[in-house]
Amino acid sequence: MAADRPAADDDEAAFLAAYDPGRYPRIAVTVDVVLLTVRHGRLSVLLVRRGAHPFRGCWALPGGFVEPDEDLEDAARRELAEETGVRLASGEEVAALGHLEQLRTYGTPGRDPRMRVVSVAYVGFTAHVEVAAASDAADARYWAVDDLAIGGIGTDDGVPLAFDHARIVADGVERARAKLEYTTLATAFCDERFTLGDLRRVYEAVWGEPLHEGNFRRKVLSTPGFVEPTGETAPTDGRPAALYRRGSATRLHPPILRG
Amino acid sequence: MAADRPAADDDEAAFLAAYDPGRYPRIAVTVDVVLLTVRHGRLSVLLVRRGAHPFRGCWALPGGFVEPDEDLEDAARRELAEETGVRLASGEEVAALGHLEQLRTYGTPGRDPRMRVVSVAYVGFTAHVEVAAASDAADARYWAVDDLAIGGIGTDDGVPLAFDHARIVADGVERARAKLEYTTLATAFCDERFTLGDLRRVYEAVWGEPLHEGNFRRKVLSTPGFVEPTGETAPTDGRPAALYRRGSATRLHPPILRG
DNA sequence: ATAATAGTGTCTCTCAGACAGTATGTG
DNA sequence: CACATACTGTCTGAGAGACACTATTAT
Repeated sequence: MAADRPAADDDEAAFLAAYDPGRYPRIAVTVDVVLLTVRHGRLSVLLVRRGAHPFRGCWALPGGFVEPDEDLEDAARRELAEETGVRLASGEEVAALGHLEQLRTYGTPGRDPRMRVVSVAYVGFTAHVEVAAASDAADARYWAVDDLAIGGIGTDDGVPLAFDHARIVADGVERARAKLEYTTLATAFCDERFTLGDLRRVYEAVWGEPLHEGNFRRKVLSTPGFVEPTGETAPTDGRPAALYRRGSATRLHPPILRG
Repeated sequence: MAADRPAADDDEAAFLAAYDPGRYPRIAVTVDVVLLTVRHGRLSVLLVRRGAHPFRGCWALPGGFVEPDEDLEDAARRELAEETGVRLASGEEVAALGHLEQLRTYGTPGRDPRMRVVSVAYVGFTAHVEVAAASDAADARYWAVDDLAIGGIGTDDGVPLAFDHARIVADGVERARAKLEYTTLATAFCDERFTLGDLRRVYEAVWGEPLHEGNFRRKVLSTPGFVEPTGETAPTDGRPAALYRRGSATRLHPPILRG
């Protein structure tokens, strides 16, 4: 990208050889992961219980320090796997199973009582993946987001989170709500094959409001590439439903708007 | 928010007193600012010419190291002012003059040849503000984004940028394009008082496509709180136009969609 | 007068919301 | 059978795109 820049001369090579990376402010860089899924019809987030100070015993987002030669998203995947046993597939597709994307960076002084920490948060969307009973993941579980003490989402008497993680979860939830409108992200919450009822319940769980079944069906099926029929059916509590898989589309034109 | 957490006991206080922030990976944290404006009908970004290695002589985004006790957005404002003389008003309003918001964080190893640098990028939207002839800002100027070598936006034979700043500018431009659809952000590019023609030319400059004048007017005026009439008029090349100011709305329901 | 831009009115087509009705499974 | 969910069809109103027309300035 900046390959043929003008000033890449011997002068610059000499400068770099002599460069001393010694003095710059000491700020730690971490990653945190907001892994969202829909369980039992409720939007839920994967949390770990802190075993060490500070906030010992509190629930927190999985996350940790970035390694010196590790890309940020790789660090997010690694910390998620280490602390919860959940491994997300790589890849850039929004609608792929286990999509992970950068959410926001939180760096207000004092957000970690130990030291100055800048945390790059990622948000992931996935079908329900069971938490592995890994040694390191003894205390990892999903929480329905409206059982948490998150301003504007959960009740104020819900479970409190460590650090500023309530704010981060709230931002992740808001990202999910917004992206359902104009992307095919909802399919990332579904298994590989799903019914239109499954897909609609994702929207209802994330938005927290019921959708009209008939109109939802018309909208989804009229958007090319949103879903593809498989020809199979799955039993339900009523008439069996056709099974679909994710289509190739990424964005919804026009969007599905909330009330 | 996490005020009444359970485990805030003497035990934790002792832990914090004894905590040694010594060992964690050495990663530098910087901020970069993509300040966008519309000049002469073209979407433009404020760049500074690098006087030091690496990339000496190249154009780059204003930015620099975050101070130990400085919030990230404050650092972005400070670096912008120091390097270009441009001072943005604070405040959270999307439509306020000089809106600044976090864009994305760039931390791929090797993006800075000197050392591992994680940069939190901010994107700002403002009416055209003249670059101060500050001592530190000798080489700061606006560049039309499609005169830059940015994949998908400018031509490949445009001006190359330092580091991965071409990517960052591209992401900032994409943010602007997207937010014009569903927010009142376009008014942030206008002076305090503006005509509907001014506002339409913002859309046209950012999206790079002409908009239908009559339909645009109908859409803007039918969205409550987008703009407010002032009763004044301003001369144009034709019939004088009514002047408006920003309304109180932040989001557009329904959005203005691109083709 | 012409050119240029501001501003208004109207037709049409698409599409979302609402709702009625049919189909196909289970207990 | 009732019940639940899947699926189809239709009416209607809001709104975007297209376009024609009028209004007000400068030259």
